[in-house]
Amino acid sequence: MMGWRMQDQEWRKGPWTPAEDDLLIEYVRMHGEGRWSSVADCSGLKRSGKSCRLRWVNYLRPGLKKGQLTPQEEGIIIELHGLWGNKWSTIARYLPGRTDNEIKNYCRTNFKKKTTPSQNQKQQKLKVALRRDQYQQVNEMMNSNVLPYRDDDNIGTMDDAIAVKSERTTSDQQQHSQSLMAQDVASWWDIVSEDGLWDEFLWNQGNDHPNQPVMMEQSLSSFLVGLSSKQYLRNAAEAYDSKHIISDSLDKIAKSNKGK
DNA sequence: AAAATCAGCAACCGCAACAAA
DNA sequence: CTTTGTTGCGGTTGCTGATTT
Repeated sequence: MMGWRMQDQEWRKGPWTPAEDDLLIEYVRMHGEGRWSSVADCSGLKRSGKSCRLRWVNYLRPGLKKGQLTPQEEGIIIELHGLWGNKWSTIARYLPGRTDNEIKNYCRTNFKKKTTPSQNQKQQKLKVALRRDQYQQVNEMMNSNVLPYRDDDNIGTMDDAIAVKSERTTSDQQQHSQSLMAQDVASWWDIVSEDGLWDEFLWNQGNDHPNQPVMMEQSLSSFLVGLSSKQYLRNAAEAYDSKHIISDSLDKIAKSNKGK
């Protein structure tokens, strides 16, 4: 009997006003989190439940950190995105006070290759294709020397990954594979670190991109999870830092100084 | 100085999982 | 067991202010 009212309901959309925020805060104070679909009935807000939930979770919820991500937080995001791919909400659980949306936006603006449908991109794809063989070679060499990562391994954290790996590897093997790893990661790094491929690698880690050039095969990504360790990713994060974040910051500082 | 382009961010959408009826 | 409603997730859009041309 009440159903008809919802059908004609025109939900407000777009940015939230302070008044709307107050109404939502008041609603949560009275009724607690959840039951979002009844917000409109109780509070007079002309917002859909979805919209209300989003606003609360991403902006109004207490304990949210505002402002720029710290270098530590950035490091965690890089590590975990490398491990899990675009699992924003999972990553967000390791960053108290940060939202999945925030992390998603951060990664998108920092890692994702800009898609300019220009010759530039064609060239890029050609490069990737040309190097595929090199990847395969590195791949095969690694896989022949290293115990494979298993899909059913319950690897939740970096430490888990290290534990599983060392559990399965004798110290001889470990030494052997570590020296190999050093060589091959170095050559792999040479390939990837060239213009833009690193960004693309970070972004694609752990995701399915069936239509893209076969840059990151499942085997290589497994290799990274199973074989790589904290140290590797730390190096990667540092390299990333020095390559982008630090230089970006310096650029910004330089630009803001220029204006004075 | 104006127009075009870009970057950052908040919010929207569709989908899927789950729950309630 | 099917239908209907709710919530959460990830991809994407669109607005706004800054930067570039």
